[in-house]
Amino acid sequence: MRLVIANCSVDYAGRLTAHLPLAPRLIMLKADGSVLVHSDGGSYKPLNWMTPPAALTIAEPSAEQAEAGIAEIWTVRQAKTDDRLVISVAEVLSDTQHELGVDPGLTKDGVEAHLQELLAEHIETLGEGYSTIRREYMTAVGPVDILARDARGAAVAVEIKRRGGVDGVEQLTRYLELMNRDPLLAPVAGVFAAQEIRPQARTLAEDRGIRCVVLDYDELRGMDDPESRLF
Amino acid sequence: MRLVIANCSVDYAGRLTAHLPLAPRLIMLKADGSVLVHSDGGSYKPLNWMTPPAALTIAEPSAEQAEAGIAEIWTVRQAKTDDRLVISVAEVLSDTQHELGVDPGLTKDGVEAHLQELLAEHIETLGEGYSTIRREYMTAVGPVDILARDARGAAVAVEIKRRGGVDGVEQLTRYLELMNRDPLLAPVAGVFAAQEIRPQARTLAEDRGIRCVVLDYDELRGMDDPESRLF
DNA sequence: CACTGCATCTCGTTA
DNA sequence: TAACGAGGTGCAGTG
Repeated sequence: MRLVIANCSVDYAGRLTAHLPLAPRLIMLKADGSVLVHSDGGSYKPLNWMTPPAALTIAEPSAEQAEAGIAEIWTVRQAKTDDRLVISVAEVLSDTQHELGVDPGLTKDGVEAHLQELLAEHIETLGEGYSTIRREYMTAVGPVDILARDARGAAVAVEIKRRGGVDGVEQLTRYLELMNRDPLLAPVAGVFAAQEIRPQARTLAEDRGIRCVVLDYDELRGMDDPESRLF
Repeated sequence: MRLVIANCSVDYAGRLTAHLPLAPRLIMLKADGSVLVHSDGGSYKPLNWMTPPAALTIAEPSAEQAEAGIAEIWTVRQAKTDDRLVISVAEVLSDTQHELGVDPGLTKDGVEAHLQELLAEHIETLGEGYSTIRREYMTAVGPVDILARDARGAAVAVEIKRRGGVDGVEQLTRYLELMNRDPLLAPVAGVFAAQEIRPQARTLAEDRGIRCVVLDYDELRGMDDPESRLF
């Protein structure tokens, strides 16, 4: 990894065009050819960047550019899409190189998959007498998160989201529409389960006869493992 | 901005938990308190990060951690959400500080807004005799990208996307449903226009009587300016 | 302030 | 490989 602190201006041309005026910034050049231009604020998204695979070429500035104080023109080309990032370097303030090697990678725990697993195991959270038929029940328009049965044996399709928005309701609606055409399953009720349900989504769901359930992740995890780990 | 190259392991606890085993990485500490942990590959997303506002505290390792070769424990706390990032530093390979100042910021040009502008100007692309009524036509459920009229004077709602997926079709469907209840507008036809339309989206749209149109950005731009700029 | 919709989204999984 | 959905999404615009 090469880290350059430089006074530079940047132009990107690809899916859009973008321009950054002359200012001091960090230019990060990674081993796979990707380039990130960061300022000293904002969150993780760079001001400008190039995705790998990419290649850097360095050229002399034109007379006019040299006049304006530009010392070098760095052009980063995307190998496949021909997008390009042009960095006009006025002054290099620091330039260092470090060997990091390949990263062993990230292990995650949590999120929707875990919520789904927990709810499937404790489906009675939705009501007395509920039972799970199966997770990821396939339909022609995609997998239903959980297919369950209520106390009377009727089918219930459950869509799980961390944050429940209108698109989640639309998704469940598509599943229900299709499943209710199947005489072996119909009638299928719908449950929209999320850690947080937005007002518009709730309104839309209830208007369509879909029940909304707010999930408590910690509570579900507690049921799973009474000795819930504290951080 | 402080740049640290260190052999470290990282743990994040917040909306999920994640762990990175010991390896050399770049730790970027920005002026607003945000922290990014990057490896030497991948695109712009860090392996782990903390969004601003955040604060860093440094602590001594426990006896057990010291035994394992950890020299310092860096804890980054999010001010609002209480999420935390714990960086266990084994060895600092480089540690530099740079004053960058506030960035003048990015100017963008292109994307969906430009597509919308171009199509509104050349709405006859959709068919002989079409005319634009207005862009960003407001409805109770959001703005319709373009409201137009066909050759016979009937209303047409156009939804524009760069890449057309099912959610774009759902969005247009919601608009159409509402607009068709308005006796002054009804009947309103739908057009789903995108640079690229995905198969599932096309199927869904056509099933609902929505016409799909693939837009050629360069061609539209060419109509706008015959001397299309080359980069 | 919360909500919505776009993104040079990125990133994983699956058909 | 392409397509699809989720994201610790980030981010700008709007009511």
